[in-house]
Amino acid sequence: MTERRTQRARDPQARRSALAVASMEVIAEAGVGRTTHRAVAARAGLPLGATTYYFPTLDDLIAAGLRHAADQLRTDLDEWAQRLADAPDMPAELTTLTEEYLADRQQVRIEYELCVAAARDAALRPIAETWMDGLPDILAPSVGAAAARDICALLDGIILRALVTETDLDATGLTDAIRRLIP
Amino acid sequence: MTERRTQRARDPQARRSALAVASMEVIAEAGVGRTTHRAVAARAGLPLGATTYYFPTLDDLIAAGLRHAADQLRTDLDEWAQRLADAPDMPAELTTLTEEYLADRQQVRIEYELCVAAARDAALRPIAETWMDGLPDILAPSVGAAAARDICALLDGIILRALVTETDLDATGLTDAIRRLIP
DNA sequence: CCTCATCTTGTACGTATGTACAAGTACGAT
DNA sequence: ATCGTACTTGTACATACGTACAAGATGAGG
Repeated sequence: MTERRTQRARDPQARRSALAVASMEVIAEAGVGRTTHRAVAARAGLPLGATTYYFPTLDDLIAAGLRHAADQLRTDLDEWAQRLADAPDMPAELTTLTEEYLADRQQVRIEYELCVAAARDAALRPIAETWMDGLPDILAPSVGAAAARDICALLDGIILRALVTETDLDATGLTDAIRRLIP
Repeated sequence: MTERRTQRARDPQARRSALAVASMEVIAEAGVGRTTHRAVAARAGLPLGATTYYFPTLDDLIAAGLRHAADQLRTDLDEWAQRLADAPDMPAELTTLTEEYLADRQQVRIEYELCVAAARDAALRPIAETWMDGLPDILAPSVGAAAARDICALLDGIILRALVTETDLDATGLTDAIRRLIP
């Protein structure tokens, strides 16, 4: 009668990262403030206990999700660097990359979620800064540190607006603005 | 023994706005996702029941807080419009205004909280758009719609960075960047 | 084979939450 | 003065939460 279900195969490393991914997804959908152990566990298809085993506290679980998102973007940026270096018209290519980036709103949302969370919680600041410095570091060699910072700020603002209004961005206008910011 | 405490003086309108203010403050401190009836009631010095009487659901209470913040900024913008119109050097004045705006991080934080919340919840979008269109509407007559949009995006991005890194902004660099974006 | 550290899982507990509601109070209209 | 509506407040309840933990399962090393 009391049939014993067998445990699943062991793979701690896979579980850890499955939880990080699930945490990231829940944050993107519900926001940092409404992210819970149970939602993440359900999303990952794991029992509740698994979350507290790998991440002692909820803050750890959330930080893992945000870190995963930041790392993922960092990987994307390698492709950005490549394409920007190869492009004949850098501002136009940057606009195209931004358009492609905006296609996945879920992904974009979580980056801004990270910023707002970091603005409130200093512990998250290193993660957020890693993200924020990614693109400026790529642009700085070719346009200078100041212009790199300004261009990124412009993009961040444009993306934020697109996120809120759910509209597409004005590609030619953006390319033009980027061009103006280059010394 | 059973001494009856008298109710407080009635002033529904004052209560409504006290709750909206308290809601705004709690959102700024804890974030939209961690805002609760009880926290808002405590902050307003009112009993729990008052929150549900004036705002049937939690979403209503939060929306009221965000709307209050947006309205407050809208009022600030009237002063911006005045000072920008009077200033001999518009870009420099805009930089100064931004610096002053950044002095109250609490206030700034809630604006971005509003954006992120609006990106997730379409019901908040009108409130966020009211905020986002405020400054562009002021700048457009003098620099054109496109430049107004770009300058605001630049400012939004610069402010976001300052919020995350807790650093002051580079005033001369910002003024220069604004100047570049004007046709 | 046994052992034991590591991992898995279900359950438990105290607390906080959103919302409902009944009982009471104030106050303008009559 | 009374009446009725609008407002106030404390309490109640079902649910969801973070975290703790005991009991089992696994598999590498002896």
